[in-house]
Amino acid sequence: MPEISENDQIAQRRSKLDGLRMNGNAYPNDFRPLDLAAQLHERFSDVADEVLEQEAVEVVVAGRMMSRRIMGKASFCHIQDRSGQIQLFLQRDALPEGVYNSAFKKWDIGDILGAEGVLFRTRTGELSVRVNAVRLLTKALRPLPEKYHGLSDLELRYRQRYVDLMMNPESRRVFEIRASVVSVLRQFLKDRDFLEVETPMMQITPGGAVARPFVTHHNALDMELYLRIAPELFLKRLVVGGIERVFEINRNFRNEGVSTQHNPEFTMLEFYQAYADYKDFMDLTQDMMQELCANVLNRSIVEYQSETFDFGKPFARLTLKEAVLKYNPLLSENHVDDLERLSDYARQLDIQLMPGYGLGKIQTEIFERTAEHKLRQPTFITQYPVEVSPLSRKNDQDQSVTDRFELIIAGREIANGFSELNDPEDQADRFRHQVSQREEGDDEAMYYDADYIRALEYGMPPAAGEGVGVDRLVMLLTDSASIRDVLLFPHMRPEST
RNA sequence: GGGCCGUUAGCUCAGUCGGUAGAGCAUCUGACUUUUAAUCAGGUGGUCGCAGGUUCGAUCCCUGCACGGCCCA
Repeated sequence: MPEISENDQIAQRRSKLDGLRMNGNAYPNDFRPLDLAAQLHERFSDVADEVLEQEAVEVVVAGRMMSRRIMGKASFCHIQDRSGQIQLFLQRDALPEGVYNSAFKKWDIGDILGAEGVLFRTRTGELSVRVNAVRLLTKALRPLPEKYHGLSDLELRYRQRYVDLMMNPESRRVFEIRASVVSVLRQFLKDRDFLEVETPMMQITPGGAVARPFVTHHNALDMELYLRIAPELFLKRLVVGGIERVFEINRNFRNEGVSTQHNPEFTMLEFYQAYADYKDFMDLTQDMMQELCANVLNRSIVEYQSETFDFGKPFARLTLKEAVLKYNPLLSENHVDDLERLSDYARQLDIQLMPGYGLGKIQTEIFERTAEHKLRQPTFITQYPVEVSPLSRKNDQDQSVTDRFELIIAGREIANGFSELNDPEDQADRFRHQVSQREEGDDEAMYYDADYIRALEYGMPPAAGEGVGVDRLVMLLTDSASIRDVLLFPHMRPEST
């Protein structure tokens, strides 16, 4: 990558750095702060001024200087540590000879300082540190964005997340919530005796989802490898192996477009439980969502992009066909099961029908086009057609649909679960059908995974499985409009310099 | 992939109906020992995204490209 151009402000700071280098180590690492800004505010905000004076609480803090007000022989500045900000008050005559004029006043906003002093409250009532010793710990060569508007350019916030995190506490908050979402999910499953595992991200046969994979090459073995599109087939091999309850939270990679809903790499939770079916998992999913809300937000109402979602009430449930009928009043029940008539209807909706499309695929296309985005409150859609569910168990009453559900919130798929197909011969047939789809040009269709079939032939206990899109969940819980807002380093095209 | 919009100082933004560009913050110099978007006085800072075209002259008009945003597929 080429070097990034510099301006006069950087040049000035660089020459200050030269001066620091001549006076010793410019990047020391021997300062150990003992106090955090937020803890000081928490402990002392209610302490009366006189008590504060009397107790003379000594503190040692460190952080990045975010703002500074110099008033002759005294100055105020705010430093920011991982917990928040605290104000420092520095007086020339309270510091060792020369520190104020020859050091502090030459430092810049953005520099990282360590300071010692005594807590007090200013005339305007702000808890502050009266500093009696201060050091520069790290020189910042680049100036910080403007103090009032901060960094608001979305492109810069994504590309230079480090600056975004310094300047926008709400951005940091999103990633704190993200961490707690992952941790609550993990604990929820551990509490129910699920074992956390890691399965291959580099796979010889990509499988477990309908998507295009990324291809890479192993030099020593001289072979193509695929980045995984899902861990599903490996997790079910583990169920065969006797890990009756298993889960993984990790990255998947799909070679698709980039949008506010899609990033090439994203995080999925997948979990599998033997002796359970998709109905058990709908109940479990509802509990999981409610526990997430309660633990992460401390309430059951989620505000998302000016909409309000109630996670406290039982989630609605309807079949895919019911949803199609509900949102397409022109369709009657016989209509929906009539390939000819439904194809005509789909064409009216501008849906491009490919040669291999059967009734189930067309129903699903119509659902996605007309119904999905209208489902706002948490809703389970069930009974997906076999045709679009190559890994799901067929329904006992209706062999054309599967025991599968998707959880839709705010018009978006959040989770996808089903009773697992554990009949190896049925699975082999489904793989063969996928392969023929692939031969007809569907490059998202699955490959035949012979080892997976062999695993099923040893016998997989009846089981349910589910995948949860962690990024989308975090978007919901942090009121983020774009997936990029919940990824620390979202995929971006290279900067043109 | 298509449509619309954007790209001007480190940051946030004006602006030029075509005549070599401005503000606030930041920065530099000076004043100021309880400020907090500190204040006051003065100064520095620009390949106006990139490349072509039209023109006496383009940051502005036209074309292409790059990157980004929003909407649609």
